[in-house]
Amino acid sequence: MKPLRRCVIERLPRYYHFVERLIADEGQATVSSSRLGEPLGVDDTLVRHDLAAIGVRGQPKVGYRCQEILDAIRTVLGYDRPVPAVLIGAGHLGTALASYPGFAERGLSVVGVFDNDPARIGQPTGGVRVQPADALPAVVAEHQVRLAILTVPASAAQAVADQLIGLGVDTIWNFSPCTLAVPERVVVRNELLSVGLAEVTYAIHKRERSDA
Amino acid sequence: MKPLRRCVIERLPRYYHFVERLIADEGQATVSSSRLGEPLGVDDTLVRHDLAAIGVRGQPKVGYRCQEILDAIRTVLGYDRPVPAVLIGAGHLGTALASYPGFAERGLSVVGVFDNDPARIGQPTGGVRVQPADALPAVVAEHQVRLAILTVPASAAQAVADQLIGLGVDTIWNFSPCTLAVPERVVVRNELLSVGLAEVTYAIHKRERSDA
DNA sequence: TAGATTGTTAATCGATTAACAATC
DNA sequence: TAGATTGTTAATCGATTAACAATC
Repeated sequence: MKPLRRCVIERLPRYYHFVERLIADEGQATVSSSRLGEPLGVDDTLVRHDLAAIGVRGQPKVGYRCQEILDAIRTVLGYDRPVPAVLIGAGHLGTALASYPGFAERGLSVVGVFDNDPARIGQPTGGVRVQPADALPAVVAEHQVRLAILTVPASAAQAVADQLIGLGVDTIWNFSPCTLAVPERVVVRNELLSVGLAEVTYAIHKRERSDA
Repeated sequence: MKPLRRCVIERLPRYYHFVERLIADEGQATVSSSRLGEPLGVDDTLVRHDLAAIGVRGQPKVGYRCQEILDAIRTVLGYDRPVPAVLIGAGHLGTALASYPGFAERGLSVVGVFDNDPARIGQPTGGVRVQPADALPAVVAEHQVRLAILTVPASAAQAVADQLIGLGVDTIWNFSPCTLAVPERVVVRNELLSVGLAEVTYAIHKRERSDA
């Protein structure tokens, strides 16, 4: 299968979500492309394109088998091949992420949570205890960790990222409000709250203007 | 000014971020389009298009004035016209959001935090105390709240959304892992962790395959 | 069968990039 | 002046949607 485009990858977890609930709540065994696209606001043709891209085929007049969709997405996104990750920063956000059950269901295994605040060290977070930063190298080496989740203050993010990259981490999921400078081989995904905030507030201001 | 496209709106906060730091860290008064695009990974031409769209003009051979960029983005995104918002769900994620200083700086004013867990009621979170859900209608009415931030469990999200919409809320920033059914006039932005997760794990699996 | 729905190619749309003149 | 950089139109690219034949 050729590599999937980014936009397709972003829709797959949402299809997965919806189909999971369709099975659980309504006991549906099949779903049509239009039904599947509706909650995401996407055209039925686009759904068919996406499903074709991950090798799921439907049946005219019937639709797509729910279980087949789930299995294909699981395989494509690697939900069944756990990826070990370390989480740096055990504040509220880090704790929320470490406790999120969706991670384990989707193949992410948080093997260590780290923080430098003595008050937080030893606290249980999502199944593991918070460790001091100097325990990081051993954990990364032991589990051959490539992925780090960054929930530290912006002021610390670059230094932590540099350390992680030095230890062999090559993928960073960054929740700190800052843009990291990294070598080209390192993949960074930034989750910037201010981006979502911009969208919702712009939407409000725009309607205020048109109301007036 | 004509409405901005969504993709532009998503880049503006990131430009803002970068220019803020440029002033603070390096004391730069001007910045070129190529310099501004680099940390975001966007072409210099695209930066010029974006800045033109928000009415910022540069000077050949010199660049754009940093302060002018900040002012224009502030105005366009409404950072200086505070939007009142309620936050529902005072778990770790809700607490993290309520305490995020970036909200106030960007025109979001959290006027109430709500939760149904008696253990959480009365706790201070980001400057305000957690209130029980039955206090919600009065707060929404008093501040004429249009925006709600949802950090409740997925199982409660739809019911809470319905209640909010009934109270006059027409914009929902949804952090619950579920797709909400809402009337057409209501704007919803979903922040789904599983979308970001899909991207990072797919990136890892893809490189694993090419390594092998 | 008739009708619903898939599968796929072609057309459209929108966003990004290229090209290049204008300008300081 | 020469060179760097903007501003803007045109070209390209990629994603979405339309059209429609295939199929159960």
